[in-house]
Amino acid sequence: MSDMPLVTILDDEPEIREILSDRLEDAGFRTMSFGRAREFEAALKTLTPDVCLVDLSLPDTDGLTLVHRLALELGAIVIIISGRSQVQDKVTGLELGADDYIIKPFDPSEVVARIRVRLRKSRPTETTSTTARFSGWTASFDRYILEDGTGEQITFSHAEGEVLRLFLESPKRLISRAHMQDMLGGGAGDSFDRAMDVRISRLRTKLKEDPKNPQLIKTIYGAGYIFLGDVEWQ
Amino acid sequence: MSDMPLVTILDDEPEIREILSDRLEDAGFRTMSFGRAREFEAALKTLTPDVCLVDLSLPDTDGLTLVHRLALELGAIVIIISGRSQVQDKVTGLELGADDYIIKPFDPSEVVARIRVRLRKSRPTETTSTTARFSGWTASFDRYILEDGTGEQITFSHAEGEVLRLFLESPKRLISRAHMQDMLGGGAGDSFDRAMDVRISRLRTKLKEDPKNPQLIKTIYGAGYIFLGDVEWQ
DNA sequence: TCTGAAACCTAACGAATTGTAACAGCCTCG
DNA sequence: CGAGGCTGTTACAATTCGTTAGGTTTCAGA
Repeated sequence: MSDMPLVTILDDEPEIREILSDRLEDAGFRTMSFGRAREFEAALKTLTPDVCLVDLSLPDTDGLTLVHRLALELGAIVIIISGRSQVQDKVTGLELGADDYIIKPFDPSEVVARIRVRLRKSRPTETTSTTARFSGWTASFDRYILEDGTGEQITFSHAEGEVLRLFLESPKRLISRAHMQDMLGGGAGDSFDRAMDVRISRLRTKLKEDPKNPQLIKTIYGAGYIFLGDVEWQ
Repeated sequence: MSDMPLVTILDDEPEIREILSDRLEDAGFRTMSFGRAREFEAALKTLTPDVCLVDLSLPDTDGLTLVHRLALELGAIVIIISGRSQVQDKVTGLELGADDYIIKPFDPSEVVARIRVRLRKSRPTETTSTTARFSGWTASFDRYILEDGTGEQITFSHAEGEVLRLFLESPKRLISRAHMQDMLGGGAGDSFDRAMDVRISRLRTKLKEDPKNPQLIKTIYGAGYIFLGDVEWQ
C-alpha cells in the first residue's frame, strides 16, 4: 500500500466514475474505477482499498450483499452512493455495514469531505490538527504550549488558549467584543468586558507584544480586535 | 455511568428535541436535550456524552466553533443537524470535526441508523490487552509495573493504575473530574475531590513529571485533565 | 486645538481551584 | 505484634482567572 489512500469507485455510469475519480485525485487520493461488480470483485483479490464507493443499483449483483462483504471481510470503509433516497434503503444500507450513504445527485466536494472524515476517524492514533504557526510562533493547543523562534516554550492557560484559538481561526478579520463574549461564554455585562480585556492583555504579554505598538493583536477602538499574522494550521 | 450510550441533543426547536429523544430512547439510548448552547456547555462539565447532535443554527453561539471543541476536547461523536443544505456548509462542518451532517427535515430512523454506525465504528478500543506503550513508557496492568526507556521498573498501586488506565483509554481528550469520579467510584463530595488530586499527583511523580510543566498529564483549570502522549495498546 | 467622556490597558487583589507534603487509619505479611 | 505499603484526609501552598481601580488612549464636539 502506497502512502495515499486508495479509493475504489463502483458505478455503472461512466460519467459518474469520471467525475468522482477526477475530484478524488485532485484531492490527493489514488483511485480505481469499475463499471461492473464482477470486475471489481476480481480486482479485490490483489487490491486492498481503503475506501469503497459503491452504487447499489448495479445490474450484475446484489449491492447490499457486496457492501456487507466489503465491510466485514475487507474492513474497508464503505460508502454507498445511490439514487434511492428512501429512508428504509439508507437504514438497511447502514445496518449492513456501510459507513455512509450519499444520494444522487451528489456534489463531489461533499463526497471528498465525507471520505476524509471516515479516514480521519479510522486512524485512531492520528491526532487532529491542533497546531498553528504564525509570525515565528508555534501554538500547540493540545499541549497548551507556545513556542517562539528560539525554541523557548511558554505555557498558556485554558482561558488564554480560548482567546488565541479564536484569533487564529479568524486571522486578519475584525472580531467584535460581542462576538468574543459569545464565543468565550461570558455573560454580557460591564464587568465581563474587563475580563475580556485582561485575557487579551495576558495573551499579549506571553506573545511579547510591545504594549505601545502591538504587532499581532491590534485593538480597533470601539469595534473589537484584529489578529494580524499569517496563520498556518497543521 | 450506565452502560447505554448517552446522546445529547442541542436544538432550539422543542418539537425536534422531543421527536429525537423519543426515537433515540426507543432505540435504547440515554438522551439529554438542550435548547441553548450555554446550558449545554454548562452540562458538559459533569457529562461525557458519547454522541452529540448539534443544530448549527443556534441563536446563542457559533455552532461550528462548538463542533470543533466537542470533537477535539471531548472526543465525542458529533453529528450536525442543520437546515442549511449548501455543500459548502457540509464540507466545513465535516472538516471542523463533525462525523456526519444531516439535513432538516430528517427522518428519525435515519438519524438512529447513522448514530449506530458511528458508535459501531468507534468502539474497537475495547480490548482486553493489559500493556500499553506511551512516550517511552510501558505500563503493564497485570503486573502493576511501569517501565521507562532505560529499563527501570517502577511499581504502581491499584488506585494509581485506575487513574492511569482511564487516561490511557482516552488519550488526548478532556476527562472531567466528574467523569473521573464516576469511573473511579468515589462518592461525590468535597473531600473525595482532594483524593482525586492526590492520586493524580502521585501518578505524576511516578511518571517523573516536572510539577511546573507537566508534559503528560495536563490540568485544565475548572474542567479536568488531559493525557497527552501517543498510546499504543498491546 | 482643547476638553471631556467613553473605551481600553493592566497592576493588584481575592475567590475558587488545584498541588502536594504530612499524617493517620487500614491491610498484609512476616 | 511490628514493619511496611496503600490510600484517604487535612492543611497549607500555588495557580488561575474574574474583578476592581486607577491610569492611558481615542475620538467627537466645541
